[in-house]
Amino acid sequence: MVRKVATQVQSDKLVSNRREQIINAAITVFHSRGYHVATTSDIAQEAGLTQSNLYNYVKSKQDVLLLVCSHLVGLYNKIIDDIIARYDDPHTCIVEGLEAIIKVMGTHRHEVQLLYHETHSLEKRDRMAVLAAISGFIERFESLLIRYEESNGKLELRNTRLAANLLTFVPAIVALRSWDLAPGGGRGVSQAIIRFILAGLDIPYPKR
Amino acid sequence: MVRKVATQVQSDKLVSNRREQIINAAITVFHSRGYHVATTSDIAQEAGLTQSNLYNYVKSKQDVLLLVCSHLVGLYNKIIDDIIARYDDPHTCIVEGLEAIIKVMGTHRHEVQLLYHETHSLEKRDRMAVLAAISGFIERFESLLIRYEESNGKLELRNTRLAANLLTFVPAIVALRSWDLAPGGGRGVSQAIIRFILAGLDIPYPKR
Amino acid sequence: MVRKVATQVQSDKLVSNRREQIINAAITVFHSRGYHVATTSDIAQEAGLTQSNLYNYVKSKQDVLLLVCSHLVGLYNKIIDDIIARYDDPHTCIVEGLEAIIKVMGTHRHEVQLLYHETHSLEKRDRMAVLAAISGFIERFESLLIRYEESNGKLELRNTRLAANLLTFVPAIVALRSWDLAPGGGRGVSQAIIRFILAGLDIPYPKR
Amino acid sequence: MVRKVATQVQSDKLVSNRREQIINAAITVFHSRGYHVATTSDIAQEAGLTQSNLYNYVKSKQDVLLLVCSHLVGLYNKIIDDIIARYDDPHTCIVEGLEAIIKVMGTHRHEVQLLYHETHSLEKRDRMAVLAAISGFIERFESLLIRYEESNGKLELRNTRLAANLLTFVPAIVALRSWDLAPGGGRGVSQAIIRFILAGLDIPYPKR
DNA sequence: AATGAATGAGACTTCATTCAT
DNA sequence: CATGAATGAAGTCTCATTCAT
Repeated sequence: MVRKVATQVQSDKLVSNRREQIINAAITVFHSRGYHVATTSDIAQEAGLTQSNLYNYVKSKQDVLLLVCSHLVGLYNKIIDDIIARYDDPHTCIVEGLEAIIKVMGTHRHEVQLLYHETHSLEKRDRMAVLAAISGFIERFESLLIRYEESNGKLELRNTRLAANLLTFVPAIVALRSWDLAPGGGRGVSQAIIRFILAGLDIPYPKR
Repeated sequence: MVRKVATQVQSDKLVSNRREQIINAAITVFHSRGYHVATTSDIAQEAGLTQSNLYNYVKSKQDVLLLVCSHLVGLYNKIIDDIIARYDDPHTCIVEGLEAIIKVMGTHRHEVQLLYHETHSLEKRDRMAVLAAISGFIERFESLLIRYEESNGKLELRNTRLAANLLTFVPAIVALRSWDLAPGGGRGVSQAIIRFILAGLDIPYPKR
Repeated sequence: MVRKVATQVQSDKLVSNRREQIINAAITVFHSRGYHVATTSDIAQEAGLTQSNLYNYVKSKQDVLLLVCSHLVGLYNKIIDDIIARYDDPHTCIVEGLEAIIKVMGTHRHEVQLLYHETHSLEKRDRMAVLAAISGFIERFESLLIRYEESNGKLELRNTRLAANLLTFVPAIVALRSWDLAPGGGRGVSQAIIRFILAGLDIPYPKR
Repeated sequence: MVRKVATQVQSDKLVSNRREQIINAAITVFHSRGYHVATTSDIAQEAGLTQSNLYNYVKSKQDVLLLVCSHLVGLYNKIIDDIIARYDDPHTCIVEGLEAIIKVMGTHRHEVQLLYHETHSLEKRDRMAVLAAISGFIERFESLLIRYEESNGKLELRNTRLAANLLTFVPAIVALRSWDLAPGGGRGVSQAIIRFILAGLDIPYPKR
């Protein structure tokens, strides 16, 4: 967890419940108005709290953004961790991971956009921390690529860090170009993107 | 041009000179502080104008952002247009285009980040207009792909719109992941990305 | 007692114990932060209570200030009363009284400063009550002066009220100019001030 | 001048005019409500400005208090400087100085109270600066006492710093005890206080 | 065309105080 | 009695924008 956000409230249960409300509310209002235009009042109202009560769970408006960003990054990391835990074979992990990530990029496209748009509204320390968490996400894929190379020989693209970046960046197209692509993407698009990435990295596409 | 930004000033020459100053100044301050945090005072000062004089060349702060965004999109469109004008062969255009775009994503990464971060700070009408211009950029590549298919047979990836999106989106990795990749990228990275994209689309990589 | 400060609590013993805590705590925090800047939370914390429990012993933040002010004035009145009770001779009372008062102005200079700085933060009614108590203090000295005149003839300074005011005001220099004088004052300063006051009023300085 | 208070406005003339309005307004509202209770809106309104325009002449509410405090201290210093410039004889300066100071303590008693009540609301740096200016005031009297000693022999009270403090502190009784003394004081009171101080220091009272 | 000053609206944050447990 | 959480009201300061010169 990126940084402990301070609170006045003692009950951990209450804090985590309220923060869940707050995060969801903030996602909604930040998506529709943007971080800077959204007011703490908007957030509180959407969360069903008083504006002043909001401040019992958070020290500042920026804390809300940090909460949102680390929540989101956490989600994505969890997805890939679950897959790594489930499958042994790195090739399977990569393919399943891509599929899951692309799916989430479609269903959570607002949140992903948020992350791309507003991370830079965090103050330096917090922004760095969020980027570090994203780095962790990239590294998970890099490890998979390295394990893949161990059994299948070196990749054409020798720079595994770059390969991992491509692997994790390309799926974002679903969220960041949703205005030009069909919004949901559709299964076809998803498969086509996986095929594109694997072909780009010279990794075989699984027959099913 | 996306939308005519109104002005009080008569002399067209003066207007376009001043706006050039303003755009450059705004790029600088929007990059370092972000659109919402930057003040009109900051922009004017950086441009060497008074805050009030700024308003002779622009009706609102948002106008400045619009000016910046359409200026930037215009740049990118010009790059590809120049290449299309220079080469006949669509394959060459695609390869040269990719190379040029990736290069500009590296050298202009701040501006590209700006475009990704702040486009959504525009009001709907203006945002749509900017997206339409970006659409034009994507379409230029789509046309090249279609022309390429005409002489080389259908692509594996049948959805040319999606292919064009991938073609134009992947290079942005240089700007949007510059915090994790080597900042400049370096020639190796650039070539690797081109190779990745072409392989992904099953387009042969030229021997040189 | 200046005004009865209401309480919810039944047990008188508890009330007076807690109020003692509160007064001492308030003196500390009012001195370091000032009445308006100090929060009820600060006071409660310093007193070892919860913020909300504080309100069982006091109806408002102002009540705390009133408690403090009247406590302090009470202290000073008690000092002079004790001396009057101990000595018969008014001249002795005046000299001993001055000595005691000057001493307390040195040791309690923070509290005296508090009284001078924050009395006007009380609402009119309460402020008047505190001033009335201070008036009582002045009157004690005036009575001594009148009794002194009865046996020693009229003072040069005929206006005994003014004389009593000077008698009680000058010692405050120890607290209010402690930033320019040696903080404690030292015995020499104390004696010099007594000598100054007595000479000013044409009252002989006792040989010891 | 204690510290330069920053301003956005360029014209020096305008700045000093507006600040005069602001200082006078602030004296009024700080006297009636106290520094912390008074709002910047109150001050601006009393000064005939918009609240926001106030901030063109001052960076913060505290700046207003600083402006007020240093203005007042400046006034008092000017009074004694004028007298020193007018008379050669230190005895005359002391007597005339006392008279003038006592007079101003009566007519400006609200301002003097302000100085005593609110100086401690300044942040440390500014408070120190104001105290230093008051120190200068005390020193002017100390110099006079030293010059007086040169021609008339040592004072009974050898500590001239303490003597100067008494000389400058006792007159404040007119302002700080105005609630118990006749508000104006009246000529009799003024003369009696001078007589008291001089007798206390063993300096002859001039016959007129 | 340019400038300096003015303005109105609003946002964040803090706190004294209350209430339910 | 005590506590933890909630609330409503304000206040300072900032800024985009306009106006008079």
